[in-house]
Amino acid sequence: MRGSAEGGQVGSPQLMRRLNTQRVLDHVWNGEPVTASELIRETGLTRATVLALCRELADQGWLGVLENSRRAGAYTKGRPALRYAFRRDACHVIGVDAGQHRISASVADLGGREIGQGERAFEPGRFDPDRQSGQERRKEVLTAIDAALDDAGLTSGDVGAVVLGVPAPVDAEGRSPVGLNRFWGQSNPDLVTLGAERGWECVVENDANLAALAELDNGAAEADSSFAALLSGERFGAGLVLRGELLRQPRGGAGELGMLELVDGVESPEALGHWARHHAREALASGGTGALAEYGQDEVQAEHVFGAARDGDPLALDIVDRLADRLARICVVLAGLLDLDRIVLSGAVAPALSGLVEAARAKFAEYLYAPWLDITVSELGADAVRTGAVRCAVEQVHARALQGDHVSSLLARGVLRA
Amino acid sequence: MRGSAEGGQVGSPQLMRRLNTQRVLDHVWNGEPVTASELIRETGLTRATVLALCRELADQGWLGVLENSRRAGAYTKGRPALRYAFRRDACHVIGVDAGQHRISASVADLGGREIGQGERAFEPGRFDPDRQSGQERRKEVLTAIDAALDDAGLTSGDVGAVVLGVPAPVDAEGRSPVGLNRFWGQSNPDLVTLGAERGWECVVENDANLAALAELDNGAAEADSSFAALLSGERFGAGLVLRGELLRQPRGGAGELGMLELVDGVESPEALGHWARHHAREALASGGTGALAEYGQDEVQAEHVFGAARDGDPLALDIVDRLADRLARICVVLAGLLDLDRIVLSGAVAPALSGLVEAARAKFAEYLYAPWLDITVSELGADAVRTGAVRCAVEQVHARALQGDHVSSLLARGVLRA
DNA sequence: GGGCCTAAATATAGACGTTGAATTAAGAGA
DNA sequence: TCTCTTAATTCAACGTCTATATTTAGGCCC
Repeated sequence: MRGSAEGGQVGSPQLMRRLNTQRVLDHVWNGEPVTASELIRETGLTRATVLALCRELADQGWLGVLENSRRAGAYTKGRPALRYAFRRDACHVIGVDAGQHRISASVADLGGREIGQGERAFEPGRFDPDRQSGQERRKEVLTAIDAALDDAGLTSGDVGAVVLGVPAPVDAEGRSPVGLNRFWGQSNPDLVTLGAERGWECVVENDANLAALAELDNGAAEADSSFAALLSGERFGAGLVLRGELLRQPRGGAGELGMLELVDGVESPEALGHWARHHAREALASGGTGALAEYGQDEVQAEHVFGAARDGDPLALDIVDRLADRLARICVVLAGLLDLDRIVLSGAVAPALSGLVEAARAKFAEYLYAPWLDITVSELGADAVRTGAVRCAVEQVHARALQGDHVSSLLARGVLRA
Repeated sequence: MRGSAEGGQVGSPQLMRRLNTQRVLDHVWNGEPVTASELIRETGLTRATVLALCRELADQGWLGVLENSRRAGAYTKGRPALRYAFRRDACHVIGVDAGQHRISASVADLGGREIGQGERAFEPGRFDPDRQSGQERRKEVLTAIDAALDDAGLTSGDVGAVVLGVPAPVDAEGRSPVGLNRFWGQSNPDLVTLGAERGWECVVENDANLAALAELDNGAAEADSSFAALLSGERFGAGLVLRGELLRQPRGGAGELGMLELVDGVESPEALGHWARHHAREALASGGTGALAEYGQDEVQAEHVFGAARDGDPLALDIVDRLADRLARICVVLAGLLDLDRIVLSGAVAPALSGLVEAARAKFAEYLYAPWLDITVSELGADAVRTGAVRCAVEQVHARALQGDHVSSLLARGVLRA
């Protein structure tokens, strides 16, 4: 009965082994192929140990062994080293941006490379949450996922984890509050239970949080730095990354911006699109002229404003200036309180906003002394949330990689710390 | 040369041993005496192992062995168990609240029990930072510390760690920005270097952060919960505890409230005392009457306002109401953005503010739906910062307890994670 | 093609800490 | 004094890592 029962072994050499396995896995995870010598250098372990660990990970399917050693360029003397490569295709993940007007799903490998897409879009323009029941929405999400799987040529069984991003706060159990805001419950009709139907590990997460994860992965910010991903959809939402770690609160309310109602010159958590439209209509109603007048007071949209501003239309420029002030004030609140290094403006409209951000930077400096703060536009455009969902799903797989191993249960029991 | 060089041993059984030692130490740290059986239950280790670890910790001086086993009450059959008790007197720490008007130092044991005090106070009323040079201030701090040591009957050599709380942001190196705010540089004239003169481990920390640590230790909040300690001195400062951990940013700006200038109905980071005075003088200047009029427009102080409000004076009550609104708005910003469980109002005046907080609670509910939020007054009164400094110093000792051991260097090298 | 060189992989012995079971110890009650 | 119960101690077995010695794999040179 020695070394078998899974309750025991708390402090035994076996545990050491698992810790080292995890360490090596972490090192190679989604990295370039490595030789044992490199791992020896990085982990401080002995050659014999490292090789044993690599063999173990290879047996488990996480590592592939590349016999063709002696990488190009590296000068070569002595016996060529084996090279171990992380197997990005060990399993696949699904990331979904389940927005209000559009659900887009993608299948990706463990390196985050998309290999399949699926999409469901609803009528553009105004969205009436009451027109879509929870059941319908769940079906739409599944349809998008299935389309993505189909596109990738994979099946349910290849899926290691699913992450769904929704425009609502999400608590630790994956649920969103109902009743407070009719959009919230509608956005997340118990989507966590959706994975169970297919036997998937399923996580629901707030969209701004996922956008933040995407930026984190994108290397926009240095490790250990702090930033906010400000997602400008219908309403603003922020994903807060503090010291390299996404802040997730049990109730899911971190980064909610309802409090902007109390901020001078901001007045509401409505996002840039809303205000661009609002200011344009207001201006046209009171006799404003210029490029925007072409669209008519009731038809003018946010994109028209940003387009006209790029072309130098004075009215549009004035509106952009007012939006920049709003944005700057939001940045002051976030960066001032949390001492951020960076604020990334994200969302579908983001790519069109470089001028706005530039103006916001200047205004920010008037309100707060924080010359280190970088206000930038996300490079990810409309894909930010989905990209973040994929990254989050990969993390899920990573975290569970050695599950069934003993460490995991020890971590769960708090025997080991983090 | 086996098992000796300190570079090696990365993944060996020796490391396992150190991890387990740390685990047992964490369990007993500042807790009640325990028997080996209890540790066996809590750690999952074997009796033989636990006893070996306890013996080791006892040899190192962290644990004392209480032969008088068979604790009162516990019914007793069989051989009485040895009991091991954490030695709170293994060494002592110094916590200092280096405020603008008052420097108070205390010597405490590792249980946080104060056993010596020292204090330096400057003229009450207006404080002119230019009147005190950095050198003078350093001397004052040392004087307070020496007085506390003297009071405790201890000497320099008994000191395991020193923590100094200052009313200024403090960066990772213990320094405060100079130039931006004349009070900041003045409050922290390179106090980190002060420990070196006496051979002490010395840490400088922001006062609100220390107040937050004090609340954390005080058990006011459950482990893993999130709260802000709102320190109301000359200006507001907040210590942010997120998921049970104090947020410390490299530049030290977390919890700085300069951004309150942009919050509607708050307008500045000046704290309650300032505004109480301000409103009272304003009211008296425009002919206000009542209890406050006795003091005269130029003499009336914040305490007068709070006192009069307790006695039901209408003018004072009106002022308190306005302060409560301000406080409520600040709470909305903090709790709304970070999804806090609790906000603790701290500082010397806090004990007098229970009425104000009650009013603030009601107003808060008008601004934000967050019925779970607890707005309370600290029980620690004027001692919060010093208490937090002591706690922080104890943590320093705890973190370094097994230093010289191999784990520490491994943690430093990133071989182990947190 | 055979020797030489280098660096990687493998094999083997040694050390250490943990487990788990057997043994001894310390009190309380009959 | 004997028995009962629970703790502490002892010891062999085991697993993992380290450290050293040995083998292997490929260039390079003659």
